[in-house]
Amino acid sequence: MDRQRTEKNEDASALERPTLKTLAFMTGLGVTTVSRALKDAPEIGAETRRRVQLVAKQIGYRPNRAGVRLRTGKTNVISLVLNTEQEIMSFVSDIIYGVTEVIADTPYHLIVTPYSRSQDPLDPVRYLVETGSADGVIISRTQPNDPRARYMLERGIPFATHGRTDMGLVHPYHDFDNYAFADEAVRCLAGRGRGRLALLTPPVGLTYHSHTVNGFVDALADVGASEVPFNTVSIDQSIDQIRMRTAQLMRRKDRPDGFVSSAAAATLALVAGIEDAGLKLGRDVDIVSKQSSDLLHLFRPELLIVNENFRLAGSELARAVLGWIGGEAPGSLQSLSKPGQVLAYPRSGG
Amino acid sequence: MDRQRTEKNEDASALERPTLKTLAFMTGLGVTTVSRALKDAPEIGAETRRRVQLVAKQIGYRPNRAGVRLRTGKTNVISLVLNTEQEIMSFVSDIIYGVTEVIADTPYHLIVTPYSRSQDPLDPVRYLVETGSADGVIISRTQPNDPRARYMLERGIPFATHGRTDMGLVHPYHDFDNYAFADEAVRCLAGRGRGRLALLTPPVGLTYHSHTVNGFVDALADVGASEVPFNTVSIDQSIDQIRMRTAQLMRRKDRPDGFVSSAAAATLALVAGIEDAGLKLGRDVDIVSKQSSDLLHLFRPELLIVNENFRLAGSELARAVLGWIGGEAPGSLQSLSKPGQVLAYPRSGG
DNA sequence: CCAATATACTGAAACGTTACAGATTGCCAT
DNA sequence: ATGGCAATCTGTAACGTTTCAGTATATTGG
Repeated sequence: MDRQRTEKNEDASALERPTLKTLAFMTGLGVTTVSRALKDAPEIGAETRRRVQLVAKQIGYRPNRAGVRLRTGKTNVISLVLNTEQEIMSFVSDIIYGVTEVIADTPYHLIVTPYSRSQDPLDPVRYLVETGSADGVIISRTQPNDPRARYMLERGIPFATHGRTDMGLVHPYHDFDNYAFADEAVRCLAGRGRGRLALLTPPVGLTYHSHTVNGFVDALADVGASEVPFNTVSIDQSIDQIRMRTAQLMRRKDRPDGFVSSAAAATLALVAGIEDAGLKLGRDVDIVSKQSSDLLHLFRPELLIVNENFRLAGSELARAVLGWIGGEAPGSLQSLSKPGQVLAYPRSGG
Repeated sequence: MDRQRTEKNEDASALERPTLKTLAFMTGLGVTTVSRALKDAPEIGAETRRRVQLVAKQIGYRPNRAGVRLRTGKTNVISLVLNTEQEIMSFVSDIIYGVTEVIADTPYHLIVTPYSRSQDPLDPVRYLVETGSADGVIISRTQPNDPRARYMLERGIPFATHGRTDMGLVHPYHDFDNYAFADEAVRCLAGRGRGRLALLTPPVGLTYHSHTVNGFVDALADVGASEVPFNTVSIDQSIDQIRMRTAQLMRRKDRPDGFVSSAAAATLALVAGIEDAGLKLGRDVDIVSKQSSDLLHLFRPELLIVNENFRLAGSELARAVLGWIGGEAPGSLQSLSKPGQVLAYPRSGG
């Protein structure tokens, strides 16, 4: 009588997307009860709960994300923040797949938030936090003193970094052990009689730059090899830059007889530069290179290879962020991935 | 008196995120007026409009996405649907960057919706449409008769396909002219005296498979070259598969003296297989390969290369989807990217 | 001076959800 | 019978936005 009984769900129930109201009408319960029944609240009778959940499944009820988000502030979104110019190619696809693998059977969506070289890396993070666009954030290109990590810690938004920081602050991360990588690489080269080694470093300023450099120089000292400085380039440079600098270096008589390279694409340039100088890989010089996709051995079988799994990184980072959101201690959500053995392909004697 | 005057925005205005209510309080106007002033509605006085917009900018007002989405149904989300196993690596990163480039100064966010080999490709699309999770969708791995395109057309949700369909239905797409690519490739090989050609095809079933094959066979007929069947593999196969099959093929005496390859990674395998068989690139056989990242010439300078720009594809697809959302005619949002010239690196005489 | 009309603004309702503060029922101890 | 209490359910309000149906004020025409 008092309430007008043309409530839209009575007739069009099959056409419109079902809401809690639809379920309430169908079960004869109140909207509140339905809501609580669906999330297994304790004060709902066991049979009612089962009944509601059955009907919900039958008609394919899916909570409206906007409704939940507006009411609770929970976005059910994880954001992956990427540099659109300097990120390694395979890194992007693999890490995305790693992340999606983990969030696949959760209500989470993955959004990609880009920033360009010219921008302050803090910009996208600030945007995400200020607009409340994500429940958790994943960042890469982590620096020892990382303003983004500091900012998010201050604001209390869960995040995980690809690479560690060094600020005395605790937060989730996943990292590849680049110290161990460089160490192993040097020992491998030394084992092949190489004694004058150069390092093609990660981008200066990122944490894993110093990890790699430290592993390199420590191992050099330990095996009694010497370093040939190669500081004018890093894997962030263009292929042409690296190639040119390498060729320059290799034409000097104090040239290295071994390289450690931190990225596959840079290794292509390295090899090109070496060959530009008329030298031959495997004879005049050996290279140990990291790679993330399994293609480098096709390029030159003489290359010595260590694999870094970015898909795993993506999964670990996603797990870490979800863990933090779920209330786990940030300190318990840190993982370090150890490099495997250096792989030599034809196993030909040096 | 009647209304309790502790409205939260009066005191904490600087702390909480500003809403229309905050703006209304600050300007002394009603919420409705503020809302309309911000979107340049005609019935708002010019001065009021300016005043509201000024205050909004000053305090950094950003509309609450959940509020808008709940009220209007507009998500301001574009979804990129990707196969997590078969997508080309550089495709993923480049297309994402292309998309983000276009949506950067719009309110749109990009979400990545994955599906795996085992899943029906329609699943993720159905999910997006049923849950209303995106205003527009971008799909790849397009088929001549594509159920996803058909489904989205039925449901009236804007989308764009990477690659064309062939269903007599009109929708936005971006495609690379693979017919022209194969045609050019064949002519280039013929120009180098190669007369027995094999094609490493795109995945069977995708539209660009037949485009490529057609371009290939038409050009073969035209230049009077013959085809060496190589149907047991496609670029979707594993590197090892392709390498093995290629080696098998190249050990036969009716082996090809030229290849056209539809993807860079596959080309690496192709070359490896050729060399496994003891043959030499440039001498015994030439290869024209597509690539999307600029690295193939470092691999073997003898490779003949045609570039396909996935970043451009991403931008075009994003533009197309946004255009459709914005009311433009789907038929006007189709673009075809022509291959550039075949690039030969050292320009050494064959 | 009145009515009609244009201009500039406003409150209430609704989108779908959850939290809060009840309301109803049955049961038990007193 | 009565009060107390647990178990189970419910209505209302609120999140921030836009739309609808107005209201107030000034302006115009007669």
